Amino acid sequence: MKTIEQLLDSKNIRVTAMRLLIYKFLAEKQVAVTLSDIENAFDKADRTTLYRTVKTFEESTIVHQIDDGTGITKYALCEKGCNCDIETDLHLHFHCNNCNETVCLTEHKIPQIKVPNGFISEDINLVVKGVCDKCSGL
Amino acid sequence: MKTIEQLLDSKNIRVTAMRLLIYKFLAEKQVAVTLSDIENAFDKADRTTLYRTVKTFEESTIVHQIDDGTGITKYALCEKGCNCDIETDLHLHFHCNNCNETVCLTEHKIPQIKVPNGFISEDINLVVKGVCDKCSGL
DNA sequence: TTATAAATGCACTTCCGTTGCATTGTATTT
DNA sequence: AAATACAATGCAACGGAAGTGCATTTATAA
Repeated sequence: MKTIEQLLDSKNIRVTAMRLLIYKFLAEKQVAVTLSDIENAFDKADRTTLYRTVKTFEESTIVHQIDDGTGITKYALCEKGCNCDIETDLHLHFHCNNCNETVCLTEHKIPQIKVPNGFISEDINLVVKGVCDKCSGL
Repeated sequence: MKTIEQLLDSKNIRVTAMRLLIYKFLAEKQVAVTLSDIENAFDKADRTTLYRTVKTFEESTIVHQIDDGTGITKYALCEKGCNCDIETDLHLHFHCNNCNETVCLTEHKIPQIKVPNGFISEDINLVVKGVCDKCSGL
């Protein structure tokens, strides 16, 4: 089990108090969060710092960006089974129209998508919208 | 073959010069357009008018909105084979990372996506990113 | 033709993402 | 340990896009 410090170190990211806090916050969350979510969790910190921290994490594939169609970029930790740096590892995201939360369904791989001749597929973004398990009551 | 006037009439949308122009503009385009694209095409018209016109078209399922991950909302006519009002009719969109254009691949239906128990799927947004046929040269 | 309601245009606001720059903090070298 | 170099942080501001309120114009109906 790696400590957060060791993880950041292995990615050549300087360990700071702020970054540890943000990482822990992301780790606690089970859903993808917006920059505003992080902002609200850390009143003292500046928006820019949070923004740049997340971007740093993103570049080092510690978090991945999610575009769930709400128009607001969300972020989630690349945890167990999510190797964002590997192109073929694509999982889908589920956006709940009720609670407005977006979760990563890492265990659900995206099926092969065929595109017409001449088109080259490099990346796939798949967002399923509906009602999540917590809201459906099923 | 319906005229545009007849189409708008059938959807209970008042026929105006502006709306006819915008419809024709969308019909000519083979790719999804942003509001700015429309804005640039009609210098005289106000952004708000264009915005509201597109929204009106959207509500009446004359155009459909596309979120291709660029962060900017795009719109495209619901033409032949695209029945946006029917939930099951979901086609995929292709976004070219080279020319930045987004096209509707209406003939390519989205495969059945399985979601975990408790989750209810209502809508699916699938965007494939890569290189389009015009840019690939294949 | 007049009354009614919708469409348009203008101004403005809000929100998110992003950048520049000064300042603080961390690490490294002597 | 002090000095240096560089990265991280905080503050301010910008820009683009979406959206709203209100006055005015235009179209439909009585």
